[in-house]
Amino acid sequence: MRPSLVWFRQDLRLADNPALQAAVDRGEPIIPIYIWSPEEEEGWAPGGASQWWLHGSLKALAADLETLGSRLVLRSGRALPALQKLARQTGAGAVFWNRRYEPAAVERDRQVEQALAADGLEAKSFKGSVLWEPWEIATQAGTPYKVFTPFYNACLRAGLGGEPLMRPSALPAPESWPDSEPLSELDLEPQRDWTDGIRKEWTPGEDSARETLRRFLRGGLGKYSRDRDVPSVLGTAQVSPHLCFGEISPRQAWVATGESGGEAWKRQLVWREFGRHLLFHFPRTADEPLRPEFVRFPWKDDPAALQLWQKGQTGYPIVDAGMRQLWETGWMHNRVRMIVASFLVKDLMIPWQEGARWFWDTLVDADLANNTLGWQWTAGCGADAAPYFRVLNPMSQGQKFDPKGKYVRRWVPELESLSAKDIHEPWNATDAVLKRASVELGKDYPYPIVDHAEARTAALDAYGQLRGDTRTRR
DNA sequence: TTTTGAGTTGTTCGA
DNA sequence: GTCGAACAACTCAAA
Repeated sequence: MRPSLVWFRQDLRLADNPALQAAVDRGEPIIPIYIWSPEEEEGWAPGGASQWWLHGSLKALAADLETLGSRLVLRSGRALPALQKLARQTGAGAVFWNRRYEPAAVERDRQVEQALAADGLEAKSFKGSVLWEPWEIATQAGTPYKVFTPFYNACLRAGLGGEPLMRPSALPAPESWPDSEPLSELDLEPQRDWTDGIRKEWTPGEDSARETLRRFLRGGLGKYSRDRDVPSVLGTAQVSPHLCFGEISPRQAWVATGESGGEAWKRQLVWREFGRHLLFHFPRTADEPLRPEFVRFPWKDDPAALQLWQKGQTGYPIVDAGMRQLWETGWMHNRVRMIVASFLVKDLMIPWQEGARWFWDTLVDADLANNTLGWQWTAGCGADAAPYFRVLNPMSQGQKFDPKGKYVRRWVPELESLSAKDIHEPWNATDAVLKRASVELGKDYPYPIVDHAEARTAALDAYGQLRGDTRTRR
């Protein structure tokens, strides 16, 4: 008997898992493995919130495997030596995994595949984390897409390759199990426990993922295109962290909405695909702007302002509400992500990379491809970038998407007693109103750290300058 | 090769 | 208060 190793990574589920299915089909005993290798992520090792989620997700996966008479074997360190050691220890004949598309993972996986094959193992990877591999979608010229809508259309034309796979009903166990490191020794849980707010909000694991998706489809899908822009309503699926860790597959998410309908939802799923497409074909963009002229953009180095943004103390209520929701729950509503990102990049002119780093460390759904696409889009330096003159106004965005101030009240409780009219711009409220609401600006809640109108003009100047430079250079 | 139509998510200004 | 235009070309993708 030569067991199959199934190497779990960002596919922490049993249903619709092609690598696992291949092992089942091979008919030999199966040894599920997870290897914690943060040192192989080239500066993008999972952040604190992601690690917390990973801990819970691994625990859930291990428990789930046990119900099938199997186990999850944990190891840490570099993946290749860990896999080689496991292969020797178990006499394995095959190693299967589902592909990842981040540049560091692509390169590492290539080396792993070669080395394992050279060792005489059957080393195979599968499409399990995307609907379309980055190289499956191309323009007629054979180049990668850089604009969303034609990419989306090309995806629809390509169609889905088949239905989701069933969850295996049993996994044959090996005669003896290799050692596993205890989960606690991976040190994924923080030393000082700050996870109270996150724990209240989220339950990692495949069961929870399925339940979240089911609840959303039952209640939300019909209203999705309307409610997804209202931060105080749970109009979004909140399925992103589950998708991020592969507790459900994009194919399951896609198929669940049925043949027709759910267009807005499917578009969002294709955005996720577009992010992978771009990061795969432009592998440096996690750290560098896709449009090279942006290297010369006059970004500001302002650690004090950055910190106020991070802590939700900018004096702009909708921005602060979002940043506090992020800090407390590891998540932020998508509309608010755009608002806080625009504020950091355009009002404060702080590099988008700083925002991307903060999101990376604090989001439970931190995903390198999505994060990169979103931040470069906001900054105007990426694919399909927002026009440079599109500077989100935190007051009007607040009025428009949180008209009653419900969202702000939830996350910025010191402004609780202000009316819907004043809550998005407390500095314009009269002294009497502020007094009645027990708000003393500068003490209970900060004055705005920049004047939006001035900041907007300055940002437009800087972007205009860049454009001028580009023109003269040509 | 050249041409053509189009491009996630806005804001401000002035009539 | 409401509405349309301006904002700025540029690049992409397909015909």
